[in-house]
Amino acid sequence: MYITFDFQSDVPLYLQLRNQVVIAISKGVLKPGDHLPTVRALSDESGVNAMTISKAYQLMKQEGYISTERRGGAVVSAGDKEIKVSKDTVNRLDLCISELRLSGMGEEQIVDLCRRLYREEE
Amino acid sequence: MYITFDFQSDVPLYLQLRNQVVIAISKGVLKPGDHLPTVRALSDESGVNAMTISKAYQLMKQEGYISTERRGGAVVSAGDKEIKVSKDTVNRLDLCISELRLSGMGEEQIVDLCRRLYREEE
DNA sequence: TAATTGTATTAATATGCATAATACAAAGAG
DNA sequence: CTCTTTGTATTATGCATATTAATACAATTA
Repeated sequence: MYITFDFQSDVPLYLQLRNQVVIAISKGVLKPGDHLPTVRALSDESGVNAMTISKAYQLMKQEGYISTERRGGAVVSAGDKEIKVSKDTVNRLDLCISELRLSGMGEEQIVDLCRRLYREEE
Repeated sequence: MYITFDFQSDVPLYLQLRNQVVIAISKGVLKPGDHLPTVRALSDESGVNAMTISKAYQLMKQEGYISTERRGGAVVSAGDKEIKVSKDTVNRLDLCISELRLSGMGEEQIVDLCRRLYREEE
């Protein structure tokens, strides 16, 4: 599991981390039971402050993606726990599809792209 | 064309405006040649500062979605001008699909949702 | 017992968003 | 031509959030 940070991005570092983990879990790169890097290890390795890493872990924990235990580190949760579909996610999906459509992509092209993203690639 | 602002949202006001316009164009609510509200009118009506409205207009102009002319106001551009597909859009799409997948939605459910969003509804 | 884990605390800094009050150039209306 | 409307530029200020920093703590495991 490789984490990369873009310090030029307008996306906050803690969200960059959270988003990469979510995608990795969805694509099977991270499986239930897998351990995430420790807060301090990832901080040292990336140069990002430990509290920023911790903030991402707390967010993912609250969202149900991972669980953290004393001394146990952060562990990817089993997929059985139902995670709520936020209306915000659908709104963001709507925006992405609108942008792709206005860029000239047709319905089937977009559907194909979505299928590829769902299955794993890219 | 109704614009609504959520002052509690973490999405900046100028981006809220931009996103709503992009979606409206994609869904045909706004058509090429249509006029957007004037900066001052939308500012007065919504309570959002005029410079914030202007910032959204400048962004949409730069992205190619609208054009602004002196005295002419803001006009929705024709769809012929090719708008670049940013890699950022695909990344955000990837994140949305991953979130939906982890919430329990299957491939076909997601594809159906995407088709509906593409065609207009919601 | 000693070390490692996520986390809490407090403080400081930086960046971006938003507002406010004005002013200007261009272009259409009369 | 004159006046009004349009988007835009300018400058300043306030505010929220992100990030860093330096410690410290509780729980758990080796």
